[in-house]
Amino acid sequence: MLSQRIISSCENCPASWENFKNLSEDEIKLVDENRYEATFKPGEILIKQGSPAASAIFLSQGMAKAYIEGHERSNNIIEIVLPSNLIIGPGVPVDERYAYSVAALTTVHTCFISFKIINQLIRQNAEFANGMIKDLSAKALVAHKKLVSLTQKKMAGRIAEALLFFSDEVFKSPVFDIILTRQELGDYTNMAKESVVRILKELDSQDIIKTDCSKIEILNLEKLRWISENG
Amino acid sequence: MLSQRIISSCENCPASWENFKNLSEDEIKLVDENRYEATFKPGEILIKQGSPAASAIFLSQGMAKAYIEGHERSNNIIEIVLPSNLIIGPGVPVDERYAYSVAALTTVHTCFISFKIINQLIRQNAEFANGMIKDLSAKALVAHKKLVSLTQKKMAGRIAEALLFFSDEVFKSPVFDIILTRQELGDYTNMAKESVVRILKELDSQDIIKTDCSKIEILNLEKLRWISENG
DNA sequence: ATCGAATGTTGATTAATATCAATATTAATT
DNA sequence: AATTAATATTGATATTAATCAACATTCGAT
Repeated sequence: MLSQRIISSCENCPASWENFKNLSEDEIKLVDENRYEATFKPGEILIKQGSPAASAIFLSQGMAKAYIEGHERSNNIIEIVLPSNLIIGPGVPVDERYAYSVAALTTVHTCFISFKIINQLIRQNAEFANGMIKDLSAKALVAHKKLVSLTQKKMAGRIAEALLFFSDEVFKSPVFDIILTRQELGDYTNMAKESVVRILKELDSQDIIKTDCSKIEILNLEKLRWISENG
Repeated sequence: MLSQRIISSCENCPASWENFKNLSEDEIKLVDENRYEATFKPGEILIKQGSPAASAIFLSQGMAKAYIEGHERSNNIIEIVLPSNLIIGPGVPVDERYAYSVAALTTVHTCFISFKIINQLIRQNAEFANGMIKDLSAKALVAHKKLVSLTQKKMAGRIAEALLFFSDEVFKSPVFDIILTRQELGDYTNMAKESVVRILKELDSQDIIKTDCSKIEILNLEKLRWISENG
């Protein structure tokens, strides 16, 4: 973990959290003076499940995975974390502990801002508090959809959904280099890595996608969407 | 659905939402003047998935189930709703639609309070907004634990967890009348009703619980907890 | 009291998915 | 470049849980 200043200020930050727009000049200055930058290499851990939650973390660059550490190696990736997003585990404002771990997938630049500051801003700025409510609600909706997906879709549907997520939300392209290993893709869709391989192969043989190691190309978007919805 | 006033005022309400304690006298009066009571019979629907979310709902008496309506009859109960709790679907503050349905399990008395009022209070009272943040976070934590349970536990573990929830949180007794049908218990633990029957029978034959239709008695709490944790 | 619908139960069968084992491939490190 | 370690792939097998079918029971509504 390195600590060097890359972002000159919150105002100029290209990956600033949307909710910071609700802050006054003084308030944004407060944030700016109390933030700490850190850089993580792939695989390094930003947040450890169970540890006390002292700071809100934002990615300014890179990608990370939020995952639940289960018994032995049954890790379960619950979210891919992208820039401009507040990283705040479920329940943090209640019990001030992290319910999941977060690890860097790529090289990641981060800003740490103490929850003391965040809490102070919530109490003194209702519009900021409202923005926090919206953010938490959006996160709840994502978690809810994840739950629906896991309980109602079979393996092919979950893989299709994951591929569409990367294509639509992350890389915004039908061709992309999925950063996750097959094991991680399994952790993300809650299945064994062998099953991931088999289903990708199946989708490939049906000309719905083309796979070449980590490179994935979506050939038949319609069909993939259908599988995601109905699989 | 009946509409008669049972609760004289929010101040006297025995099932008032904790966060209302953060309101001033004027503010609580505003809530009180803008609330509508309604009574639902078992099976009646309080909230329909997909409908616009106009009001926050609180139970003053009774129990309800929040569930996702899937394809055909694959309903998935995501939460048992108890008094004193704000019913606000995940994502409501964002897209103002309900992501789940809520139906009464018993006769249920409710208060409806328009989100216009709630939103106004969030904007003018930072402490109330903070309470809302805590509430949403607590809900997120519950959803998170549900996800962990579904992804990491096998059927016996999930049933054990559900029984402990009813014993510990709802009825606060080792003997209770589980209000859910076997089908609903399956919807709650994400398994077929036949599997529910089989696992309850198995637990019964091992003298861990005693089942007599809807009546359930926990005989060996230690073992049940072990199954819930490690199953 | 009677009928029909929902609920509960049981066993047999099938489908979905994980696990195991073996091997190939790629990446990382000396 | 050689050696290890991680990752990917494939087939065979085992496990888990759903589905199907048959029937018993309970519950509501005539």
